[in-house]
Amino acid sequence: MKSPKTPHLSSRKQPQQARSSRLVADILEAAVQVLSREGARRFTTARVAERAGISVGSLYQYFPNKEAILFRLQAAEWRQTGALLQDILADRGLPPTGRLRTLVRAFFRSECEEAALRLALGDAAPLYRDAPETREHRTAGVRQVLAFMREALPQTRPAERARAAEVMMITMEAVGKSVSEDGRPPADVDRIAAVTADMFCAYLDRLNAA
Amino acid sequence: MKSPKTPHLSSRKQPQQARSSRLVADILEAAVQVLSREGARRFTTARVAERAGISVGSLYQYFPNKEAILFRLQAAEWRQTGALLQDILADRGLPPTGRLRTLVRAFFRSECEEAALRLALGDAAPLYRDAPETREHRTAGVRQVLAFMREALPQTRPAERARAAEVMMITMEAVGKSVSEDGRPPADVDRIAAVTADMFCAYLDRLNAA
Amino acid sequence: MKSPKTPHLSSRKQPQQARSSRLVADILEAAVQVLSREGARRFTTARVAERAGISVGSLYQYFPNKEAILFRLQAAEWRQTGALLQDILADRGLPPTGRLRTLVRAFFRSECEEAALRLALGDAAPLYRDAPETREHRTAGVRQVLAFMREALPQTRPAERARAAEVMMITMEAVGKSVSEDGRPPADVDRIAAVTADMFCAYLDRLNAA
Amino acid sequence: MKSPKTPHLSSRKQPQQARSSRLVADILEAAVQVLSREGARRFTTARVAERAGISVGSLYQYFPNKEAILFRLQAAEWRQTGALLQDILADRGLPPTGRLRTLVRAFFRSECEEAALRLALGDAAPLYRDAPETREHRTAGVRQVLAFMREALPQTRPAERARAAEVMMITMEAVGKSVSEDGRPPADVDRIAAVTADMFCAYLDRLNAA
DNA sequence: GATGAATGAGCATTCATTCAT
DNA sequence: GATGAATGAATGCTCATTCAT
Repeated sequence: MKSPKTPHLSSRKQPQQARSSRLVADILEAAVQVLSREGARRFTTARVAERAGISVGSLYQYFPNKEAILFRLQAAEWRQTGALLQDILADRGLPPTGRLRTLVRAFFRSECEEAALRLALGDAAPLYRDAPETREHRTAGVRQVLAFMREALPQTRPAERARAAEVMMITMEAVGKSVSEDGRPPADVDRIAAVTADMFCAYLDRLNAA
Repeated sequence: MKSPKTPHLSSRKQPQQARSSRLVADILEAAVQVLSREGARRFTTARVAERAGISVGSLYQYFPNKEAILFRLQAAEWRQTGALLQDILADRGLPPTGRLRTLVRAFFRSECEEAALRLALGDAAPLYRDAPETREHRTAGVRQVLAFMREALPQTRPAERARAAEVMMITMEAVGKSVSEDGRPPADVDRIAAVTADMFCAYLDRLNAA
Repeated sequence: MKSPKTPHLSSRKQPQQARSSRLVADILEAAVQVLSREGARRFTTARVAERAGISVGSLYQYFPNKEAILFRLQAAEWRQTGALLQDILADRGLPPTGRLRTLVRAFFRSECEEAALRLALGDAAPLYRDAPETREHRTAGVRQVLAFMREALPQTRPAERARAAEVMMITMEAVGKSVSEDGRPPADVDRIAAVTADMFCAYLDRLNAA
Repeated sequence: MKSPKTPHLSSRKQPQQARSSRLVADILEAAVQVLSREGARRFTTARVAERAGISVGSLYQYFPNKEAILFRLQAAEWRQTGALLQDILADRGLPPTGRLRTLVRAFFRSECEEAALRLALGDAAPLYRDAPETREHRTAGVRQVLAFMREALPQTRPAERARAAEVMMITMEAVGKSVSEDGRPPADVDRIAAVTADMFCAYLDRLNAA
C-alpha cells in the first residue's frame, strides 16, 4: 500500500488564551454532534464549522486538517478509558478479579453511551490510524493493564504477562465495541461484561496456578 | 444518525458462462490489488476497472455498485473463516481445547496473510455494514462456535454457553485483526495466538468445573 | 443553438414479414409500458428491449435509434387524432358547432386515457421534434380542420380561415394536454371541454356574422 | 410512473451582498446562453459554470442543484408574464376587449424574443415541473386573469368564469409558445395574435350576452 | 484574527450504440 | 438474424483546503 499521507494532528496553535480554549472546545463539541447525528461519511469540516458557529477558516486555525479533529475526539476517548483503568485497576481495596469485573462492566457501559459517536469515530479511524500519536495512546492502555498485572500475576514471567495484558486489553475493547454497536439492552450488556470478565479471571487464576 | 442508504449487494447477473465467471474473477482480483496497494480511500470503480483491464461500464454489468464488490471480497473472507471453523472445530480427533488452540493459531496466521487487504476491507466496512447479508454472515460464525461449545461445555446452561461462544468469536476476530495490523513476525503471532487460546481454554475449563 | 443531430426516424427495414411486424409491435408495446411506468427520463433502449423480451441488438435492427421509437409512438397518437378529426369533423349529420363540441370532448377524453404515457411522450418531444416527419404530421391535423372550416366558414377569407384553423387546433391540443396532466375527474374534463368548444363556436359564429 | 425526486429549488444562500448578487446574475446569464445556444440536453452545470467563468463548486454555492437554475429562469419568465398581465389587464383606460387584444399581442411578441431560450426551458420543464413552486406560479397567472374576468364578465357565474379564465390562460400560453417555436416573421405573429384575441373576445361577448 | 467565497479534482453511475460471435 | 457484452464519454455533485479581504 502506498504510504498514506499522515498529516500533523497536533493543534496548530496552543490555546493559551481562554478564548482559544473555548473555540477549540466548541469545535470539538460540534464535531461530536456532527459525527453522532450525520455519521462518518457526512462528517465534513464545513458542517463542523457551521454547527460550531464559526467559519471554516477559523476552524483551520485551530486544527491543521479534518483528521486532527477526529484524532482529538479519539484522544479524549482514550483519556477516558485511561482514567477508568486507573481508577479501577489501581484500587487496592478490591481483589484483582473484583477489579477486573468492575472494569469490564464500567467499560462496556461507557462504550454504550454515545454508541453512535463511537461507531462513527471507528468508521473514521482510517483517517487518523497512521498518526504516530495513535500508537502511543494505544500502548498507554496496555501499560496500565500491565501495572495491574504485575500485582495480579506476581509469579508469571514478564513476557507472558505482557502478552496477557495486551490480549486482555484488545479483547475488552473489541467486545465492548461489538456490544455497543449491537444496541443491546443494558441488562444484556452487563451479562456479556460478566462473561468477558469471567474469562479474564479464569485466565488469571490459571496463570497464577501455573 | 441518518440511516445510510444500503444498496443491493447481490450480483447483477449470474456468471453462468465461463467468460462471465472469468470476468467477475478478474474484477475481484483487481479489487484486491487496488485495495491492498492503494487503500480503502482510493478504492474506486474506475481504478478497479482499469486494473482489471475493462471499462467501467463492463464492471457495472457484473456488480450493481461499488459496495457489492467489497461485499463479495468480505464474503470470501467470511467463507474462509467458516471453512476454518468447520474443519478444525468439528474435528473429533482432537480434544476441544486442542481444537481451540489449533483454530486460533490457524486463524491468526490466515489473518496475517494479506494483512493490507484485510485492513483496507475493514476500513471499507461502513459501506457494507448495514447490508442484511452482513448480519447473516456474522451470525453464521457464532453458530459454528456454538455447535462446538455444545460438545465442549455439555453441562453449561445454553444461555451462558451462547454468550461464551459470542464473546470468544468476537475476541478471536478482534485480537486476530489487531495482531495482523501490527505486522508482527510470525513467531510473535503464534505466541499471541497461544495466549488467546490459553485464555479460552481456561475459561472453558472453569465453566466445565462449575 | 447548435443544429442538433436529427437522425433518421424511419424504420431501418420494412417489416414485410409477419415476424418482423410482430417484433416491431412488441417493441412499441414495450416502449409504451416503459414510458408510462418509468417516465421519459428512464426510457432507455435497454429497458425497452428487456421488456419486449428481445436483445438490444434486435431492437436496433428495427429502429435506427431511440428517437425513432418515440417518434413511432407519437405518430400513432397523431394518427389517432387524425382519425378522430376525420370521423367527427366530416360527419355532415351534425351542424358544424355540434361537431366541434363532440370533437373537443372526445379529444379531451382520449387525452386523459394513458395520461402518463402522453406526459412522458411530451417530455421526450425534444428528441424527435426536429425530425422532418414531425412537421408533416402536425400540418396534417391542421389540413383536416381546414377542410372542416371551409364548410363551417364558407364566407371567410382563406387566409383568415387558415389562421383560425391553426389557432383552434393548437388550442385544442394544448388545453387537452394541460387538462390531462392535471389528472382531473372526468366530469371536470368534460366541463372544460365544453368551455373550450363554446369558445370555438362563439368565434365561428362571429366570423360567419362578419 | 415512479415519482421523480424533486429537490429543493430555492437558493442556497441569500445574495445579500452585491458581490453575490452579481455572481448569481452571472450564473443565470450564463445559463441563458448555454440553454439558448446548446439546448436543454447539453445544459450541464459544468458548462454553465465554465461560461460564467467560475468553478462548478462556486455555482453550487449559489444553487443547490441544476434544476434550481432552470427554475430561476422559468420564474423570471413567469414574473414577466405576470407583470404583463398586471399592466395590461388592469388598465381601466381600455375596454376589456381592447385589453385582451393588447395583451395577446404583447405576450406573443415577448414569447418570440429569445425563442430558443424559451424552447429549451420548455424542454427542461420535466426537471422542475413537479416542484411545489411551479404550481403556485402557474395559478398566479390564472388569478390575475380571473380578476380581469370579474370585470369583463360581471354577470357570469363564478365557476364558469373560472373555467373560462383557465382555458384562456392556457390557450394564450400554448398558442404563444407554438408561434414562437415556428420562427414566423413578426407580421405573421401579430396576425395570429389578432386571431387568438378575436376568439377570446367573441367568447367574452357571448358569455356577456347570455 | 476572522471570514467564507472559490477552487477543481474526484467520484459513482448511466446509457446509446456497436460488433464479434 | 440474433445476441448481449463492451465501451467510455458524460453527468451531477462534494469537499478539503486556501487566501484575498
